[in-house]
Amino acid sequence: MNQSKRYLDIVRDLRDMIRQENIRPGDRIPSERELAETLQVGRSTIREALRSLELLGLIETRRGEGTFLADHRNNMLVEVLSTFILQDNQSRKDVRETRQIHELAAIETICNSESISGMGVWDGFRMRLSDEENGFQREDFVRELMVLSGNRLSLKIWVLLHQYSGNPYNGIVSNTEKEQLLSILAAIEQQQAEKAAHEFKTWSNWLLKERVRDDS
Amino acid sequence: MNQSKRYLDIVRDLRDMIRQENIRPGDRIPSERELAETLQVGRSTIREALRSLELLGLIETRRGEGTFLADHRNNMLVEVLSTFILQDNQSRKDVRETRQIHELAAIETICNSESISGMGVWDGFRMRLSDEENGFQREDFVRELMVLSGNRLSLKIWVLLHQYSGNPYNGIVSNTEKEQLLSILAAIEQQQAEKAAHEFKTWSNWLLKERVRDDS
DNA sequence: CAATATGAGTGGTCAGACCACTTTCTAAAA
DNA sequence: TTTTAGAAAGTGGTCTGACCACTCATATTG
Repeated sequence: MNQSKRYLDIVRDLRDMIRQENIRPGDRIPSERELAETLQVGRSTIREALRSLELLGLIETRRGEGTFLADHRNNMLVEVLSTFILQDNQSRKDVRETRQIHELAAIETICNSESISGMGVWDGFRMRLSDEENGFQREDFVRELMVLSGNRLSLKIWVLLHQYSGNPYNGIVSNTEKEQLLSILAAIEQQQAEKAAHEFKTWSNWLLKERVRDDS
Repeated sequence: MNQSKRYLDIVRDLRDMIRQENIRPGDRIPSERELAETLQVGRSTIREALRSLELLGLIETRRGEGTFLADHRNNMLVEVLSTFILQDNQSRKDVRETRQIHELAAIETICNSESISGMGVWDGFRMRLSDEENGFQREDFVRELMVLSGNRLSLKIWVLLHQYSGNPYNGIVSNTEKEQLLSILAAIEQQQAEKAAHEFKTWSNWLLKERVRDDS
């Protein structure tokens, strides 16, 4: 009676099998034909279950080789999130705000962390900032902040939002902007979370206005 | 030539079709046989794409009726994800931290907004807080904060992360906790962003410890 | 020994056939 | 006429068997 959705049972069976057999990320799972045989269902049903799990990023299939447990842990979340976000292409404002939420959170984390400073990361930024040859890439700057925060999930969400908000970080860096960036760096380096956040917000909003002006 | 993965193209085609035809949540999408005909692929391929989208909670299929755009977030996705993978401690931590990022951002937005207060929202919370009959639902409290922030994307991400992190907000509310909640409410009401954020953080971390203690 | 050919195994796709179920229409019964 | 029972059509659910394209290990050949 309740039997509809057999492929969902397969999903569950697969999960149990993976647990019992202690299959680890990167390992190979039985072939489709083999699974169909042992689970006593048609191969197409097996495939429906596998394809679902693949879209979730839980497994990885390679033609001619087999099916494997995915080894990237967080990737699935991003896939899921992106699917949801794709439906909301109207609200650019939400995307921008949410992106900034993650950026500010990263900055706060960095400022409140003892071990992050040093390493000459900030000097590296300063060097690139004054490098007339290659120019300063705002995108790289912010991305490295996200990476430094250590939250991989937040980083991946940020990457997604960044893509959807249409590369807000290109263009040439003027001298006045360099001053802003330097003061952001200084605040972060001195672990002044509030000031860093405030400076970053100012810079970010200023950037936005610049872009709006460019668009018109 | 085809980089394989035809069903992924189907997923994309379906998305485009839904956009162009302006199919809204709850509406019916063409039948599998019809899609197979128009997209010039086998029905099984169509099904693999549909089953994936179903597991994501984006569509809903009813035998004998058809396939429909989902109008409510399916918990199947969460169930599958949470039981499948995500034993990783770092992943758990990232999910929890990222959820808190969104919660704190919502509180800040609310505090800095002029128009949100009033409306007796806060009195409503206080009433429920002292209602011995129905009890106070932490989850509802936080969710309403997310809603009040007005950022729908952030809300969506939060809902996902919240489900994903396994309902951190159940259990009984003690008297000491009620005091914490009241002071959070007061701070928000008085638009003291920093204090509200700080109190919320304290409460959130306290909750976490409680849960850890319960687990052991 | 090295390069090549072969074959087994795997995922990718398709077509056709049933089944179970729902809706709709039709024709018989009231 | 209205009501109702049943047939028909349409839909998702599943299975089977057949190819194809690809990978890899093995055997064959130079």
